[in-house]
Amino acid sequence: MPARKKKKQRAPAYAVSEFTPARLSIYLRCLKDLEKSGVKTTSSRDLAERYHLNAAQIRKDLAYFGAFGVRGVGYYTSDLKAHLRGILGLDRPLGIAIVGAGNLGRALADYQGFHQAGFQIVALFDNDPDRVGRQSRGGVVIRHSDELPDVARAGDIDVAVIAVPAPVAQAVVDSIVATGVKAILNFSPSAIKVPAGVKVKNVEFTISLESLSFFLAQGSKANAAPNKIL
Amino acid sequence: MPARKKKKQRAPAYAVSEFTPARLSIYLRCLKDLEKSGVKTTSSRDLAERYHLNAAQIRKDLAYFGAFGVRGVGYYTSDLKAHLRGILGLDRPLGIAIVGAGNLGRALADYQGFHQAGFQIVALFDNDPDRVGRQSRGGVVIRHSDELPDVARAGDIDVAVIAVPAPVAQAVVDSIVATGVKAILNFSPSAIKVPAGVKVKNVEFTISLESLSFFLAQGSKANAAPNKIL
DNA sequence: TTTTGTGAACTAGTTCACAGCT
DNA sequence: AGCTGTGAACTAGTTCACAAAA
Repeated sequence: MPARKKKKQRAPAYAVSEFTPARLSIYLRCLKDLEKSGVKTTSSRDLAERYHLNAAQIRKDLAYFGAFGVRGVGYYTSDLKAHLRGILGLDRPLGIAIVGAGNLGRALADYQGFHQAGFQIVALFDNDPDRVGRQSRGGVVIRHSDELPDVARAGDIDVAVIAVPAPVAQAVVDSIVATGVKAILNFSPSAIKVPAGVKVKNVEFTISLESLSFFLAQGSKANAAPNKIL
Repeated sequence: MPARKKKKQRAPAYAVSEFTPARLSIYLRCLKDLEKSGVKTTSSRDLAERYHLNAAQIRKDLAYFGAFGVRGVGYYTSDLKAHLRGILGLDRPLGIAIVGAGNLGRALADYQGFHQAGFQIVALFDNDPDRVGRQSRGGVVIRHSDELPDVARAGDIDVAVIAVPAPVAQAVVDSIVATGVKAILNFSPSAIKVPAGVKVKNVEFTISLESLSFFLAQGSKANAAPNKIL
């Protein structure tokens, strides 16, 4: 056997780009907008021009999941929208639990954007006895964190939102993962670890702000780069 | 002149990756943590192991801004931290104005993470007369949006945070950009447009949630991909 | 003719691996 | 010996450009 020198045998790879799901979400938002405006038919070019996207990328992103267009015509707005909802798993109710009922947690519980996008706030948890039993401005009752496993095991929690202080975030995440929750939206400024099979999305205000500060500080030096949507 | 067929003459390009500023922010967070633990010296390998980063990437990211290490030794914690603060422009006070005093805007005004990271909330604006004059839970007074230009022109606003409903976001952004603000943190679910030279970072809860939903829906099919920090 | 869907070409970003310094 | 800083190799992601379909 000829010893090939560290030739790398590759796994099949993920094919779909890390950013594709986020872009699909944007496309869906665009289609909702078009539908509201009464536009029955669109095309990758039309979408690209209206919303400052790239036509080829739209087609590539969609191509991974199927062929939803009609050559020479484009896409039927409501048809493509339905496909995207399916791909994104939004064609069924999604339950969200928020852990941490501080300012941020309560604001998130009342945030209308979640409801508008079809997500349901299932519960708001905190371990501070002074908070338990009270409710958010919008009327979401704060329950004790001890109840989380019961709610989770009832299968009502699809996504757990972490809105606790950074020092306790990892412990909270560990207990949530133990109940079988597979998706976490983390608002705490800490790099949490989860086992394979659990997906985490970090929403990092501080990092975003510091990146902006960087661009202010560096000025035109490092950055004539265009703003990206993501 | 030999007609070269669409040979592309390239601009110098941006050299530093789009994600580098965000990673620098993470490195800074790590260094703060190390300093608090009394660790005087570290290395790219040490940082990578402790915080699950990539040693080569840390060195590459830093290399763009200078040579801050000592060969054979590594980096002096407080020294590298100071350099990063300088690169990120955090060695001076940064003023933040929040526009939109709904649940989210008020929660952001009270969010301790901003203060901890050295940002100063300069003002909280809203155009609803019922809100103007009242204050957030944490005591930040809500001022009328009409006052924004005065505050901005006084030079107190480095970053404007957009926490208004999507339909009015673009109009609000336009007026802010007109006052000379160069950095915007956008929490509204809308693709806002700004002129070149203005930097926007979008914080999209809905997109993050829908991406999580995607991974739940697709299951192991499309995604054995590891969780990224960013 | 128009616009999709897609291989091929290209660009950006990451990781390797090692020369060079301490 | 150990670790940085960096060109080179590699991988991922984007855009081009065109054959195929309606």
